[in-house]
Amino acid sequence: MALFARHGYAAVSMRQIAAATGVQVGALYNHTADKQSLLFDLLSDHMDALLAALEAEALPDDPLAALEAFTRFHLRYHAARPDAVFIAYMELRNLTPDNFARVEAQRRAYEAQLEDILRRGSKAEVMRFDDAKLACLAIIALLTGVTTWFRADGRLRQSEVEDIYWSMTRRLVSA
Amino acid sequence: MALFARHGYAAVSMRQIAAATGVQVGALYNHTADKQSLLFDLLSDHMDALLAALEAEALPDDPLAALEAFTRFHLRYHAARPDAVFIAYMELRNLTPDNFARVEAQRRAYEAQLEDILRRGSKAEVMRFDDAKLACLAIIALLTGVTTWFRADGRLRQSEVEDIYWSMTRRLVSA
DNA sequence: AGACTAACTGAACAGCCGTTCAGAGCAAGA
DNA sequence: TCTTGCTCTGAACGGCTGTTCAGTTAGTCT
Repeated sequence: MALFARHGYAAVSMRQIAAATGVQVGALYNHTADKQSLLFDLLSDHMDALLAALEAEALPDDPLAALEAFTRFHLRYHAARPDAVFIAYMELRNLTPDNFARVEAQRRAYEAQLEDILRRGSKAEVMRFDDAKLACLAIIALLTGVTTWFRADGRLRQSEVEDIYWSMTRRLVSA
Repeated sequence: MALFARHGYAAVSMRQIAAATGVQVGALYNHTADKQSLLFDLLSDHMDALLAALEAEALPDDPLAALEAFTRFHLRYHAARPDAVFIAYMELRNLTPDNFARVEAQRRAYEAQLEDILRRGSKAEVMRFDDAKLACLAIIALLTGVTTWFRADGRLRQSEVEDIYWSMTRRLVSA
């Protein structure tokens, strides 16, 4: 995962992976069918874990409270897994069409949860936006962008970043 | 550019590029020093053109009007060049450290223009946010995310997307 | 007409690619 | 103690990699 995140799937050889794990290249094939499966398993497992973690979060019924919980969860979960997130967004095109479709479906399932919150918030008139789908994509892009610059030892602590981004997200859809 | 955008820098061979341009592989080296220069020139030229186009835009003095102009410019410019944008965001890690630093500097120069608008808006009290730098990065992430899904023949026309995203951007920093 | 320049071809270079496989080592179960 | 089942090594496979270069072609200037 670290190698794929750092250099990209196509630029990393099975021999590099073997060296990083301390075995010879042939031994890798006792654990994976091929290089493509390695990438797919990485992405698919990441999305499974993300969805499971969101389920475990038990979002509140109140739409605004749910949006805050989702926002903070997303930031926290993604900040803790920069490599996995990076791969999940960068290496989709290196999946075979079949594998891409499966990971894409997982990603849509995650986004659907946010869109549902937004639609409920709009219905309850505690949120306002022109287009629920675009607001959903905008928020995801906004929040995920954090992973490109956030460093645990940077200017801002994790909790400060969470607060600031929740503040921006709230305004983005404020009624 | 199309090949790099579709398959990624590392996954495209000089022979593929040669075939796509209708020459033999050796002929490419009359036009580029090596494969790395090909990528760097693509990214650097893109950033140059982006900065030049923004200069030509002549943003208004009024901060809010400038933010709207910037927002619409960014969306319009990026929507028209999906391949170049995709490469500019995905292939940075495939640049040598020297080349990366140069492209990164160009990117920062672009972002600095947005940050300046935000700071002026905050000073004039027509905008509000917790952190200018983060608001800047958030808006860039928000707007650039459009390129991942926008299609000219999709549900929404370009002008509709512009309006909706300007509406969201305005709210994001509303006083 | 002849010289010069630029672009192209086709072949070659050394080296790396993903993957396979025979054989070795070793721990667990009969 | 013997066998079974993993996991490993080390070498090999055909094929592709970026890059170079001698030789050909074609257009431009004197």
